[in-house]
Amino acid sequence: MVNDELISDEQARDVLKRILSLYPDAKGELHWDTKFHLLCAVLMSAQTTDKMVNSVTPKLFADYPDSFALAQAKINEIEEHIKTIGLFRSKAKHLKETATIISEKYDGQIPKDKKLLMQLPGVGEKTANVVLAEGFKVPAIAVDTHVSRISKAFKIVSQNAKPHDVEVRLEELLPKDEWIKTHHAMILFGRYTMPARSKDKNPYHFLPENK
DNA sequence: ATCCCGAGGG
DNA sequence: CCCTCTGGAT
Repeated sequence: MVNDELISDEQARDVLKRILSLYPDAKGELHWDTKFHLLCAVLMSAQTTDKMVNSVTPKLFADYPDSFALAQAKINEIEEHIKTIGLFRSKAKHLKETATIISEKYDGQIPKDKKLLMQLPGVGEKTANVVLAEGFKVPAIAVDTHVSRISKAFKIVSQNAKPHDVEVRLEELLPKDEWIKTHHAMILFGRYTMPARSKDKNPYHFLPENK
């Protein structure tokens, strides 16, 4: 595309380093205890704030402690638990179907494998990467609306880059041991410092000085 | 490309 | 009112 010049690798790494310097200890904000509940929480977080997910999970997880219990639940009961969050009908369906597969095929254990995770209903690349990173400490960069928006605003990737393109680009720019923490920092930078509604369109105005 | 989809903020 | 929220399936 014309008029879509990307910044250099060196400039991109500098931008990412400065974002990380703002949120050096950033962590995920979803509430969960077991890996199964992590998977459920991340699945429910699509197009919905963490805060809203956290408002429904305590009762949901108390009533359905594991995949075997959730697999037995009725769809309308799950919907009733989560109806205050967006996309609740499809999420309720996906939760039950995923719980059924986890309980029957994996004996209640969450597979530590991206391709297997992505075969679960309602689980795509972003959700799989969050489960791997948060649950298993496996280096991964989950690309969501914030990571995409910020990567495009700084022209680290082209404006028409798909989420997978963004993931590949960021992973080639950063050493593996910085993938997870940079991902977290980008989420918080996008949520609190440079939200989508920002009026200032120069993204560098949101960055701290590079010390 | 379109649909899903309530809550919160501006 | 409009836009956005850690997307995924069809």
